[in-house]
Amino acid sequence: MTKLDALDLKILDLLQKDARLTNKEIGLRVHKSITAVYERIKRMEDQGVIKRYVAILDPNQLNRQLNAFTHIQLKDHSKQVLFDFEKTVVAYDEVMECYHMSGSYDFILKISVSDLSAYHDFLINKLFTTAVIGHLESTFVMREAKMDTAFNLDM
Amino acid sequence: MTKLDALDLKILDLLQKDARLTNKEIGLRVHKSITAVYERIKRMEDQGVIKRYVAILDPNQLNRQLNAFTHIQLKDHSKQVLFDFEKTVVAYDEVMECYHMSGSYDFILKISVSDLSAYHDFLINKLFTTAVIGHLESTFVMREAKMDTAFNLDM
DNA sequence: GGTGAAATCTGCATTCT
DNA sequence: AGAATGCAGATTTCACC
Repeated sequence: MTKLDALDLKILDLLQKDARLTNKEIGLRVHKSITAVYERIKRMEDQGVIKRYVAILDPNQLNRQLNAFTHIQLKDHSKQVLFDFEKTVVAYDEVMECYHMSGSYDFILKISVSDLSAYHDFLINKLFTTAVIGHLESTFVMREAKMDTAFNLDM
Repeated sequence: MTKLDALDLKILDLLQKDARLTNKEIGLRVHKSITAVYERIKRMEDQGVIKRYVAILDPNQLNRQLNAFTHIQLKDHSKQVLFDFEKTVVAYDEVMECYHMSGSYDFILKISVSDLSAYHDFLINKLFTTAVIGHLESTFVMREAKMDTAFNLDM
């Protein structure tokens, strides 16, 4: 695993903002040849620094305009219960993110659905059927002020 | 704004999992010509259904291995205070996501830093300088069980 | 809305430095 | 390690169904 230099970081910075940039275009911006850019990107893909390339879609045009954060405390914390709960919830389409947390609740889920009624259905038909939930608190996103996948790669 | 049909959804589904698929490859999978695929993607980019293409990087190789969710209650809720707070925090590099919430706290921030010491610095030097914070609670991600940007486009 | 072919541009392997 | 070359293959436009 080679260390990343300033040029690598600059290339990553461009790609995490726009994955459709061609090597030629990147080369122009970092003042390197196409080949140099190509080889560095290839190396970083192989290293796993670049995990994948994805298209970001507009939730509003795909009927996913309601986002909720669901905070969950389990009834008990045996390894098996934690494992099973995690395995079950990550399989649900509505669950975009699932984190096992330190602190006063065990899990934070980010849920993406069409409306409150769909969220209700999700709770009743999916989450509550796991039966290991001790406490649950739902809060809803009124406004998404920032939602970024790109890190600042301070250069 | 044209409505999306089943073919559009299928193409979106492929692209939100792998933005590097060629039109040829997509065409093979949806049984359409390269041009048909090309035109539909172009239309959906213009419509804003496809917002952008990004590279997803590995936080662990970029010194962002600690994620926290910071729950914030403001001291007061005048329009100006809310607006200023939002404007300030979204500008911070450590803040990957910022949501204005309904319920018992006003904002949830997803913070991404290198370690606890960096999180401490972020609180002291950045968040607490806004001076409008009433209550703040930090919880830390111990395990990221799921982190997906792709919606299920049930077809 | 769809197709197929032509033109142009990129990706990627090879070779040279 | 990066630059130059060249071919294969991709994107994009266009004429037509």
